[in-house]
Amino acid sequence: MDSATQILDIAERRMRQTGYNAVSYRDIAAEMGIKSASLHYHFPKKEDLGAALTRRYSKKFSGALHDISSREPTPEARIKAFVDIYSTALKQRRLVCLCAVLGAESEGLPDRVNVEIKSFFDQNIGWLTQQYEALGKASPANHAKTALSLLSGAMVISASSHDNSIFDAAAQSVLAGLD
Amino acid sequence: MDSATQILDIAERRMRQTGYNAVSYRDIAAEMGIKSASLHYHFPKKEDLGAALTRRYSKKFSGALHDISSREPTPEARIKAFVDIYSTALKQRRLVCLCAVLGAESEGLPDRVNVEIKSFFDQNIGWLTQQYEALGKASPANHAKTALSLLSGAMVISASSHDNSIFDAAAQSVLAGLD
DNA sequence: TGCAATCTATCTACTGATAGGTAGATACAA
DNA sequence: TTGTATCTACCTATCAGTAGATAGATTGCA
Repeated sequence: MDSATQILDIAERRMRQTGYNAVSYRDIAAEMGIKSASLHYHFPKKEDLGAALTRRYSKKFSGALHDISSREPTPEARIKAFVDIYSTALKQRRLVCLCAVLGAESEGLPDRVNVEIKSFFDQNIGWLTQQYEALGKASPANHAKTALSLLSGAMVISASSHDNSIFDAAAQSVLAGLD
Repeated sequence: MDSATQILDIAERRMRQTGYNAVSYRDIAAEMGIKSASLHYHFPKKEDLGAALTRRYSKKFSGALHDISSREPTPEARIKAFVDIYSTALKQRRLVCLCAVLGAESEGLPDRVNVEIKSFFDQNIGWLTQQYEALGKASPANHAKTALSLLSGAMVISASSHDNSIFDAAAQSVLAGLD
């Protein structure tokens, strides 16, 4: 596999567990079996790695939303598929949304990273708003902001508490709002 | 003011902005105008500081919940007051819930800190469950988990996006659920 | 040959942490 | 009242470890 991709994969998993500052070039390099200096060839500064990572994450997510839109015809099914993305990440990989984690420490992150984080949230709120609009909801943007906040927050609390019931309650609440 | 208290105040504000790992003894000491070595007199290890901080935060919150319970007679008013705690922190101090921030990086934190974080979430879910129970809701615990997740997540997204409208939508949603 | 990717070796800055010392307050016994 | 002891809260000085980062050599493939 491409080294840059492998670096991003490892960095993503680790940052989704412990945040930006707890992940070091040495940790990533050790897991790859190379030297930390080699990482700087691919990502000269940690800021570059952080920006590339959040950008890739956002793009991957954007692709997933596009896939859902073309696969699922109804807004109900689309929102359900959206919830499933979060659910799968948490339950099968024990991972929290990258941007939810980084957003929590955003005041201490490079600006370039924060720009990507904000763009991620905007993109998801935009997509969700479309779905709630198609559902004929009174204030679709508010529904979108609520759904995203709910899933993000529940992921964090569930993961840190080692208690999936919190996420389940949140997911159920999002799906119940589709009536 | 008591030095230990001052240390905790500074550490709390900074950690609520940037997370656990981005805050150093030197930063705190510099803000106090003393040397970092002196901090170790009060909190020998950073783990001690983290545990004391989350413990104090949890106790302060517990006190606030108790105050609300004795001041407000109805569950509706109590939940509204609960939302106000979050709202005030975000809008007047630009601060996110400490445990929401630390929970996001929990995999990289000392166990003693994680115990306090989990206990904070438990305490809040317990109190909220009582209120939703008094409201006659079908599954009060689920309502509680949803409300806490929603407020926590919205705080993080609002703060990192510099957009209070996300929190407002979440707060509105919590209050709308009181019908 | 030439480029890509990795290496070795090293740097500076900063991390949490410790040892040992000191000024000032307090307590108490002679 | 004085002398001694103890305690608190800080200090200076220093440590080993790790952070991100860089320069320049080396390897190996096209």
